[in-house]
Amino acid sequence: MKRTSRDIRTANRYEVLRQIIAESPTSRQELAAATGLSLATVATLVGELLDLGMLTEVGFEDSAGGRPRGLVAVNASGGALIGVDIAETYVRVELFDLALNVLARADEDMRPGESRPVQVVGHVAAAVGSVVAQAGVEGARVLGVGVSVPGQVDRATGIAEYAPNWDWHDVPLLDLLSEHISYPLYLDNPLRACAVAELWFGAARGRGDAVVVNLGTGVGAGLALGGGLHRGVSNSAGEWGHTTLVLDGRLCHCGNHGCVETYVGAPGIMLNLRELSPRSPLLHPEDQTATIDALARGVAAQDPVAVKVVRDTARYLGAGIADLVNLLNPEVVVLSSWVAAALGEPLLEEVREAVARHALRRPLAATEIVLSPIPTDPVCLGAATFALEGALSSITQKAGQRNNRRTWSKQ
Amino acid sequence: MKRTSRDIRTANRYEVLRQIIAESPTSRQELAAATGLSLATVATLVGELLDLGMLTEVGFEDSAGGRPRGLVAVNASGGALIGVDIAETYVRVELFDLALNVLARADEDMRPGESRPVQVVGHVAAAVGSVVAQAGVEGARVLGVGVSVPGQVDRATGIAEYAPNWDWHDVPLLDLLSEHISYPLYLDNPLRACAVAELWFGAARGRGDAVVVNLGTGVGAGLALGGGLHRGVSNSAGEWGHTTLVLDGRLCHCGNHGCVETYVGAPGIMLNLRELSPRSPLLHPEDQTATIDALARGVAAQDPVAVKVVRDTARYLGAGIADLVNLLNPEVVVLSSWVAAALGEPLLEEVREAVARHALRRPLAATEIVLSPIPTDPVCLGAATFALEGALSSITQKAGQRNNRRTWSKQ
DNA sequence: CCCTCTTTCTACAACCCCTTTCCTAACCCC
DNA sequence: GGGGTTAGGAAAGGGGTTGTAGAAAGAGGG
Repeated sequence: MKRTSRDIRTANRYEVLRQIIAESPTSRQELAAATGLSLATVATLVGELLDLGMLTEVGFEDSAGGRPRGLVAVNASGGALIGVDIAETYVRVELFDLALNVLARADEDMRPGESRPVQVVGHVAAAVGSVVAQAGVEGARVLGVGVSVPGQVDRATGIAEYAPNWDWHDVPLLDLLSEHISYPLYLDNPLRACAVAELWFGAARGRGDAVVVNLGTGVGAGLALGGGLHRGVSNSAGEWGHTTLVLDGRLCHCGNHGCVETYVGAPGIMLNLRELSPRSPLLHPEDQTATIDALARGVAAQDPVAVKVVRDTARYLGAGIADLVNLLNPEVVVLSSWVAAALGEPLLEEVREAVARHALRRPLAATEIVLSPIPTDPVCLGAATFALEGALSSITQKAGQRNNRRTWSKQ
Repeated sequence: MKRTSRDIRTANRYEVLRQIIAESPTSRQELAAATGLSLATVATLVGELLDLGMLTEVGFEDSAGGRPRGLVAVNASGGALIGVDIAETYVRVELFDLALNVLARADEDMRPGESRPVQVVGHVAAAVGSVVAQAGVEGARVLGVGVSVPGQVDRATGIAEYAPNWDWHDVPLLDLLSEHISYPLYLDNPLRACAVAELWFGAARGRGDAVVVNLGTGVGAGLALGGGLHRGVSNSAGEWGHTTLVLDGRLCHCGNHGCVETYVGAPGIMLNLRELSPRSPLLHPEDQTATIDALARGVAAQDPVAVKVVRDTARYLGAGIADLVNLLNPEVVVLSSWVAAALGEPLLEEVREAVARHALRRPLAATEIVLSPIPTDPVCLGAATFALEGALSSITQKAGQRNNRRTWSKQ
């Protein structure tokens, strides 16, 4: 709400680092052109990041007559970021270098009984310890740990106010975690993690308004409006999954009828399949992943049942996405999460057609619908991105003496 | 997208003037407390506005021992703003003083045939001339004219890209108008006009995220997110009226089925009534306004049919608004426009209940649903507000010599 | 009536941010 | 090695906000 000139600096820092990560190595000139900032500003920001060890100078561009451009790149080993994805049945932790490559990964399965906060915290602490050990980085290099937990969180206090799967109410998760983990911690939910991942590294990069549609067991939408996340007043914006798609439709676990999630979430898709063909061999009653994968293979093999199920699902999804397009008029809609990844292009095609049938012409013409280009787990990546943002925004203009960069500047 | 320190200044200027208009007269101290700005900043901003003649010093507060606080108030006669509401069947123009009181009004009816751009422009020019003459203000005092036209507009170029009622495509409305009107012109659509009116003078004032639901013949939502309007990439965000509420439901003139508008727009409400009681005396088949008014009177008289129709309508409306609450998690939802004004409290009550049934508990708890507190035509007011914003953002630090304010400062 | 106390408000300096401008550095080519 | 050309650093400048010292303006007591 309250904007200060420092926010401008932070936003520019984000912008520059984003660009460098996307295109590394690159020159200051290119950065200035890409970000629209002046050369001087880019130079100071780059200098700052060089001093912090987040960038390195990696040589010079060939020149055709003038002084060659110095090239900078992310100093991958200049720090590490950890992303934690707490889900209903597992905890996944990934450790990234500064170029956001995965250096180590640890998965911990959680049995249905193990949902008490201390147990979950234990799993997280163990996995975090494991990735740090695996990657062999010194603790000092870990810039922060981003934690994604389902449900509603209060980022300021670090409290998980409500988690739908387990019966969590106002769990002070950050406090509990900080007893085991000494790195800076950042808490948010998977919806926003995916959105921020797209914003930095995915299809929403450089776009003003984007909607990241999350298709998993649950369904939601991350709203990236005006270049930043829209959180809403109590940080619970994006609950698109519980938007009414069919009045008096299928019963949802949230208590309502006809929620989007009941038609296009993984269990909803399974129900679509069962309604169409109750004894289909594609159906693995107890296994969402297997069913979705079977569907994907079925579509590839032109199995008529699979094709029809995907088409039906896309029809629902298209109607829901059309609502988002009409309401928010975004530049891009990104389909993310494992169901979208599994069903891929065939789903995308059908969704595009369905959206085109439902959305108004003008907003539709301005928005593009794409699959997420992020190859790894977007939640871990997004969580790590929160840590990166945190590290970047806590930089405080430390009396700008530029370190001994000059000593080895020419190789 | 690109933020500069000047934007901060402009935003602060808005904030301060908003506060003064809301509470006039007031002191610099109160302003600083209310806006969170430092005293120094408030003082310079107030000084600026005093120099421009938009404020006046109006005396002093009684003090209990110290120097008394100087009081400032809007200088109502320091300028005039004009708001133009172009609708399907009429053009309404209002002239406001700087305290946003209506000084003059002109209505022009347009017959169905008269929808060519030049004809509409003629009506607008005539009405603008009329209000200026009525109010007897000198032309120099008119700070700007805001124009609201239905459909999609491009504010930068001043082109009405598409108006659904008439067959307008890419009409250079601003250029046409500027041939008749020499004041600064600002173009946008009624949805955003209502939203900005609520943001400055209504229920959204001081709120971070608000949704202004417009219930008229057409239906839409103005999105005030993060303290400013969300426009979307092609300035067409807010088309909530064509969001799907009932899959395969009523046919909408947009070509789809089951749009929100077909259930809660005035024609939709008439249909709700007709379906319930085809020969109801409440129904005036050719007159929306009369029917809605009859319904309102019916509810007041506890007519069971009227009550039922309002309840049914509220049920649809509640489901639609619940979607907005879940998706955007706003601080407040404002019901605006003539249908909301006519049905008033009874509708509000039913809507609140219906939303509570559909929305998720957490976002619901954080949002308030209210009727618009704006007593006059919100579209004209909002259009005038665009002109006010325009005037405020074009202020440019003119070598700060403070004028002869001192000469009469103490009465 | 004058002095002191209190509070407001202005002017000014300090600071942060971005940009423009100037100038040196670094390379190619001749 | 010198001229042409481009990169990048340093300084100056403009826009903003804020803290602070001191003038301004009143209340109240002696």
